[in-house]
Amino acid sequence: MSTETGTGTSTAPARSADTPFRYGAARADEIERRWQERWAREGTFFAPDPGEPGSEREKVYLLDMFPYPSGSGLHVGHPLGFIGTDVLGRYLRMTGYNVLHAMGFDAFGLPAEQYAVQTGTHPRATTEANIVRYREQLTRLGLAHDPRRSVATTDVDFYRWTQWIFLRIYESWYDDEQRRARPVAELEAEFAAGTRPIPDGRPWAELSVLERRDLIDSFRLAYVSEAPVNWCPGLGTVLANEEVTADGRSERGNFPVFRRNLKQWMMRITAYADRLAADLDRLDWPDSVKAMQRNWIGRSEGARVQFPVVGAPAQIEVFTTRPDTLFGATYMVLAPEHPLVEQIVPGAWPVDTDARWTGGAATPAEAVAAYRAAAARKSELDRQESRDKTGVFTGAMAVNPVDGQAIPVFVADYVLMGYGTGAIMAVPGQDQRDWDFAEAFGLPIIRTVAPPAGWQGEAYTGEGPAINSHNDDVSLDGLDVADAKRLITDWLVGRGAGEAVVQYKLRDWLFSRQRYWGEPFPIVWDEHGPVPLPDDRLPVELPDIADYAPRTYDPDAADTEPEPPLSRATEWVDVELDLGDGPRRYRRETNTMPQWAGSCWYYLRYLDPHDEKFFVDPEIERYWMARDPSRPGDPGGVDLYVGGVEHAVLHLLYARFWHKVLYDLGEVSSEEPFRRLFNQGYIQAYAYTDPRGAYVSAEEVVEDDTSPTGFAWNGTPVAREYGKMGKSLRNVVTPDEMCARYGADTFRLYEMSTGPMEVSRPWSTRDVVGSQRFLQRVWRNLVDEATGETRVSDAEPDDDTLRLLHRTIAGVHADFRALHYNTAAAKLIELNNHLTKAGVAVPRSVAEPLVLMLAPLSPHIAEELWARLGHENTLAHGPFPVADERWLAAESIEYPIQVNGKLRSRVTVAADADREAVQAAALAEARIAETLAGREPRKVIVVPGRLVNVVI
RNA sequence: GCCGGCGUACUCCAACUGGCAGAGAGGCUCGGCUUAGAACCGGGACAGUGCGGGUUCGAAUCCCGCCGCCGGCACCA
Repeated sequence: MSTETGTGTSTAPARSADTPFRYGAARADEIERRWQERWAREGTFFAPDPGEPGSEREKVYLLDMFPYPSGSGLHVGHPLGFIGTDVLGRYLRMTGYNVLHAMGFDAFGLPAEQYAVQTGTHPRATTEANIVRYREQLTRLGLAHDPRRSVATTDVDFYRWTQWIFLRIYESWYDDEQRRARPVAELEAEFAAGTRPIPDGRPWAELSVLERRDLIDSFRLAYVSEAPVNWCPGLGTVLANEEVTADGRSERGNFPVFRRNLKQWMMRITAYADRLAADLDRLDWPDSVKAMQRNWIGRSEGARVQFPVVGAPAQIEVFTTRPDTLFGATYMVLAPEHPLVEQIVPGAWPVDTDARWTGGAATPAEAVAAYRAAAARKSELDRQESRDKTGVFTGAMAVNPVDGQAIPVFVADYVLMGYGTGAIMAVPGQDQRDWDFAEAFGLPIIRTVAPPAGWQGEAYTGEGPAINSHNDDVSLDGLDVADAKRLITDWLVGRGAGEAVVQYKLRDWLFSRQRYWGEPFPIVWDEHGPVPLPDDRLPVELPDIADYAPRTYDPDAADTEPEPPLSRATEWVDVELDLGDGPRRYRRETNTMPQWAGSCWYYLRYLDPHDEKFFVDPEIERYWMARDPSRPGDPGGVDLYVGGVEHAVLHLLYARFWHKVLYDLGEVSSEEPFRRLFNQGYIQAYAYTDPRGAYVSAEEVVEDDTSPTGFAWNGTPVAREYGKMGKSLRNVVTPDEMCARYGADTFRLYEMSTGPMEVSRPWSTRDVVGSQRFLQRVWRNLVDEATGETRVSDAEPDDDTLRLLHRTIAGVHADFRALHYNTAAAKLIELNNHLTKAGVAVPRSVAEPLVLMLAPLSPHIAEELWARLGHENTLAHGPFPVADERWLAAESIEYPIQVNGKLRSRVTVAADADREAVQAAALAEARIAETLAGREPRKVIVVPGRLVNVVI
């Protein structure tokens, strides 16, 4: 490889005979590859761990949401965030920080498996090929990652520790009193010692071995349960709530999802609902993401109230946020799946039962059975689509505890088993859903909050004084909603009929999938239930099997059963193991973990990627992640996490949950994984369709005034739409193309300069040339295009140049820190334009800071120019210019002069002039004096350094 | 329906705690040079901040009411 410093000769093909040393794509390519090789060779971006030289510097841990290595490679939208973190990391490294920045791959998951099924290759082969391709693409961009720390979730050495963490969660329970997770061994010890009562009241010693096991299992944070889950026949797997869209379809593939009772692995994330919600206040995250998480966790305060059932030894417990409306409860509703339904249904309809209530059935049992069957057949989608109120009377009556009234109990699917207690008291006067149901079934409506005068609506949910709300003992009448809630709750508590509670919408996390390409569980089954494998049996490797395709079904076949591909690996599944009580036969767990598992902790593995003793060494974790005692309430964690907003509730909630468990167990020192989160915008693109609606190649579309749409493709008018970049939309632009046409430095600079990081914006290939021109001008200012000689002068820059230089330095520092790369780039362009216009050789004392400031954005050309300026070492570790205060203050200031807020004139005054002097100068200025014509202004406002406003 | 966010030249975007609406890029246009018809050099034009009020000496910025767009949640009791 030819090295080219000083007056070296070019190997790059030149466009022009006159300017063989011009900066262009070919030269950029040569420079970039050479420097990338050198960085790799010298380990320039290795981040020292505690104890290693360099670790005494202040540390910064920057993190990107690691990509899923898809088969189609990167398009120009993907690296936006990666480049953004890289710019910050390079800037911080140059200013003296120990920066940790690494990149890994989230490589388990559905698409690899689906692609593998289509092509007949093993998912591991396609995944590894994709990772190689991604690494090439990312390396080409000159990202300053520590290459030693790259991990993929599919590496056996990585998922071994994913399994290890699973076991820690499995071996834990949540102590509600101490509000933290603890090992189940401690729970068992408390039961055995009698310091913690056993739910059924018996002493521990009287429990059989299996009873003890069931009891402990019921406390675990990872547990198996038979519960309603989201079954997606089209994908052949069950899904977490977070993976199902609002309209009851799978986020991936858009297949219908059905609620089915299935035995699956769950994680008790609900135990952490309060901490997950409360600790959001301690995070430096975008408000929108915090709002989404709060919304998902769904904390609401209210009361639980018991309603005794007439003639049955049962109570219906409801949750309500409006206990103040209890006097208006005129009926009750149980969810169709509610277990109490069977117990309360009487043998026959009460006399005079309204015909509308029976569903035409002869007995309540028949009516309920028919209704339940119909409800079970409905997909989530059907249930969402029709909001008409349906239901049947159970034949049972319940007693309203506040007034002793017997009210009818219905079953209706507008009440969901998964929220609250699965039962409600219905208050049509103050709830529109109940109002609709009451209208449909002819039920009474009592208002207990007075609506405002002239109220035309139906249910009134707003504020107002309570009415119709008293019994012999207590009266809410006249109280506002908040006071009424307090009073009636106290009254219920006093009567033992209710209690104040906090309710969450969040449900436990469904953690198993019927997939091949995921982490196997470190669990085997004996004839009784699950048995954890000891740590020294890890990793449980994914076996190679011939047929790894998931068993999928007709998307609407709700009654099908999930079938994990691993269940076909019979030799792997049936094992004989000695787990401490002699060799026994076991059956391995054949489900695999969801894709989210690896991403719940990968950021910890970057810290200590090759450790065989720890998932992360505690000392290393403390160095990079610990809480900052100088910041009150700081939870610790990654210093900056950058990624798209699409993971607001999925990955970001799951990772917080795992991290908190690890914190409770003493495995990490930080309470949160990501102390600061930043959502970068998306790069979007135009797509074009021809009159038949088919997408045409966006690159070949031209603006055309003769086309009714303004755009044409091969002479055909095409319609433009704006959105994502995608293969099927035929508008993909790849970083590879951009690097080939302009170079990585130009591409990076373009992406950073079109707008602030958080803003989504359209991709525009033709604009990229602007960034190329700037780099070309910088190059031309420092390198003779004809001879290749570096040309800077040793002359002192003039004062104007020095002022601009130092203003630029100060501004660029602030911009980089604030992630305002677009304005940093603008300031550098401005400085360079100034140097160009000066028309003289650039003074070295200006050229060097310019090159250094450019380095975070366009590192290769900066390194090259730095070397050509005579420096042997990389600029990756600085120096970075520091602004000189003396040159930040202007000598004189031009004050705009406003008259009554309108700009009328200007006056130039010495920078150190005081307020009076500025005022005097302004009033003496010719146009202002003329306007005043001898009158005294009513008022003169002088804003030092800003402007003068004369009020007449 | 509820909760977020955003509206500035033709386009993408600047404007610190209210203080000269314009930093930067593209496009357009004129000229130079010319091998430059998306990579050359130099010059130029183009808006008054979605709409209507209010506060203020002064509002893109703060407040109120609309309009439009984007995102999230949604039979959650």
